[in-house]
Amino acid sequence: VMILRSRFLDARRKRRNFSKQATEILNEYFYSHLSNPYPSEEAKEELAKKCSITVSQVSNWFGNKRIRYKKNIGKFQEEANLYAAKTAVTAAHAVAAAVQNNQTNSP
Amino acid sequence: LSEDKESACTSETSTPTAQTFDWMKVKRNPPKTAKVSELGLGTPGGLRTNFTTRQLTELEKEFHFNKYLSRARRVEIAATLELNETQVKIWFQNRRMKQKKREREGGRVPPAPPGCP
DNA sequence: TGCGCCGATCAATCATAGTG
DNA sequence: GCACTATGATTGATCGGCGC
Repeated sequence: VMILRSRFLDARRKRRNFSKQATEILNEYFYSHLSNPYPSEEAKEELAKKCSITVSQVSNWFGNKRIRYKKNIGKFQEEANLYAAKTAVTAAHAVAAAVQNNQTNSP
Repeated sequence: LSEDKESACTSETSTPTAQTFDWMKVKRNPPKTAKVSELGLGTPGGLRTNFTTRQLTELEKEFHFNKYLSRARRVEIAATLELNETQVKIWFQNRRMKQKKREREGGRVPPAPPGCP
């Protein structure tokens, strides 16, 4: 019975955590699409390229992230706010730029 | 041009982020794994069955012989390994997907890394 | 109307990496 | 060094869609 475990002492072994920036990119996508964190195949490929990981790893990451997030939303609240603020800044820049552009183009 | 219209529980009073979308509520029905003897015997429904080494070995062996199973073969294997026909069917489906996945993006990256402990 | 398959996902678990 | 947590991968099984 216990021997059954040793059966699969295969791949799961040598596991490497993704780079800090890769995780940053994945989290940014996740929290900026929190209403529907299901990247399309194309989006996954793009994320995979940016993170230097495989598409499967991107899928695994989102799968684990979604399950663990909903399992304990509270535990991720801090992280959620962090990335929400980050994307908010980006949005703010866009708005600011729009305003600037609007002011210079208003008769 | 597709937009997601997920429902959100806007109970926000001070926190902008704290919505509960539909995907967070998704719940899967528990496995209905009965067993060879449809009467309450063997696998207690609602549990993820753990295949034994013998079962996996036989399934793997059969897979290398045939990627797809005929109804007759499925019945034989299920009986031999004491599994449901459904479990055997699902195992083959998952196995095919696993195979595809390996062929797809598992085609390289086996070089010997320079770093050596 | 039902069945098998595909593709994606879920959910529980394993084994390891990271943190204190 | 070791207990505990964070995290990537694996996998039996489910869900929705498609074709026959």
